[in-house]
Amino acid sequence: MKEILHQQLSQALQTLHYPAVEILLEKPKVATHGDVTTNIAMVLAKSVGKKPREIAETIIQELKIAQTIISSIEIAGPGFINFTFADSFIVESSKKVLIEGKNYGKNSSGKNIKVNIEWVSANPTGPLHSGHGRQVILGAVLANILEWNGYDVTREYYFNNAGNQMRNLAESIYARYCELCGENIQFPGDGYHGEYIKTIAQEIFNEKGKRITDKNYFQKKGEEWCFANIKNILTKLNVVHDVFYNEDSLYKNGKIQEVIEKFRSLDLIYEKDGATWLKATTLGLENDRVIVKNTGEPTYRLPDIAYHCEKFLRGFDVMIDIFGADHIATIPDVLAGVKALGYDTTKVKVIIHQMVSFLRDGKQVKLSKRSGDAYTLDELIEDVGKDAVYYFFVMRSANTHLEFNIDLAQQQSEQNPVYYLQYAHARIASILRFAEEQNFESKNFSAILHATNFSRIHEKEEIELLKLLLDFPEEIQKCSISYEPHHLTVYLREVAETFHKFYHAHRVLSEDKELMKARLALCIMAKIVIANGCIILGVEPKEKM
RNA sequence: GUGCCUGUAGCUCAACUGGAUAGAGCAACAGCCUUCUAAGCUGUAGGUUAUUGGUUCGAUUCCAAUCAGGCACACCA
Repeated sequence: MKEILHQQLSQALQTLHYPAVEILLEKPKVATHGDVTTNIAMVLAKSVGKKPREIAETIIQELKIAQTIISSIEIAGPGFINFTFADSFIVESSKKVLIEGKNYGKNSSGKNIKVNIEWVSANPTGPLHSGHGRQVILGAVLANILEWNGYDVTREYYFNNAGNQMRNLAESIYARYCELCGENIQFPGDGYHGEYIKTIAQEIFNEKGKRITDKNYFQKKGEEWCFANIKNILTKLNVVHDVFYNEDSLYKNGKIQEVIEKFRSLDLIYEKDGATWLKATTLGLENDRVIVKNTGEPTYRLPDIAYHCEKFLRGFDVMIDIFGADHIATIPDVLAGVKALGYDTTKVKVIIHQMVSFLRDGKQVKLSKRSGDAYTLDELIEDVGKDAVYYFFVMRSANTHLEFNIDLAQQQSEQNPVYYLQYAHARIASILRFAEEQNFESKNFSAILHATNFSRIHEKEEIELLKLLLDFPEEIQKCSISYEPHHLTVYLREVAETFHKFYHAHRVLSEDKELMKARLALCIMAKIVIANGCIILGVEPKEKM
């Protein structure tokens, strides 16, 4: 819809011999400022040497746009040019919602761009805790959004099932197992204290009795149990990864060694105290870093660097990593290493979300992993349901500290923002059920399109709703450009609100069948947008509440 | 001490990346159900955007300093 304006404005700049500045068309915050606004007159003021309002005047003179498209053009404030679309143009444009239906909102801004999104990536040493939820949801929704923008998305989970942490897991399970066997052995100092360790030990004990001493067996069992647990939770949340990338494969196919050799040839490593160091300081960082310990084992940095190089070699144009703020320190080293190896790290987009605190009965829930009484993600889903988990985790920008109010999420009441959205959808569904009883079509969109006299739509509340529905594709694009899914929740809340307002102002079912059909079409369009939005957000669009 | 994030209404947060009168939800107060779902709608009240400077036509947004909170500063990931 904006294309016409864009083209006309740049044409005007040309004929007026103004410099070709970038033309920004924005939606004003206040409705009385029209549907679209541009600030070019103010931008031009300095270089042209005239007052913004005068410039705006000259530009407007040059515009040739039919009254049937733009009903009014105004100069306002310091020099904004405000455009208002003609109602008939809005109504006409809105037909595309019905035409595209389930696909309405999709766009091709990411066409032919391969993006890899890597997230969750928890090692199989225990269940996901509730704090993990933010990352799980953020990544899942972002991946959906990218897909709706036409990106070729690969969802990836990177894990490590070797090394210290896994040994620790094995030792912890072994200690619990020994307890079950009646032996008293010292529980490892940095062991995992969670109840699940006892569960795993019990399972092994039940199955095998007292005979096991092979630590590898405990590690294998522990890994299996933890991974099954993690995957089970992800399944509950409908999170599906295309690739599970095992860090170990980087050793097997020699990629780790390759990276070391390359660093060596670039004179970026040295030996000290029996360890191998990366000269991070020559790459502009604070300190040099160990990449191979004196035990011969690499630190996380080396495989991480190799892994990112691998992603480049696999041909991704954009690589997204999602981390919690507690992992922030690991990023600069890894990226510096990857860059030193000749890769364009601007293609790596690291999203860091701040920590989450949970509120129950007005008090903070403790998340201590060590004490073993961690509040797991599974328990959170149990407490508030999948829909609320999705909505609450995604409704805030990633870089604010999130307060998750369990009491609120649990409430089946008007206070809960998830229900507001679902209620609007259910309400529409209810209207459509009534209409169906009277033999009105509500499923076959193209039939509706042909049978509807759209010119019957002209009330203020109807036009307002349509305008908002027409913003949907742009909202989705906005979310992907900024990698910020929370904009979508703000938008959808507004759609629901605008629908409720329409609902209260006008009856849909009526004796005037033509009007009724037109309003049913409007309802269906609103339903399409809310449903599509809900699907992206992982929230179920309910037919009944 | 250093790095990153944050500070906006009583509470939880937006503000389209520099635009016009800073907006929502919850909580508070006052209204609206013999008609399609009141999990809704309408209205009232609530602000020196932590503080102080700077940049410019214009700052919640950018820069600097200060104050406050969170996270991280390993041969753990």
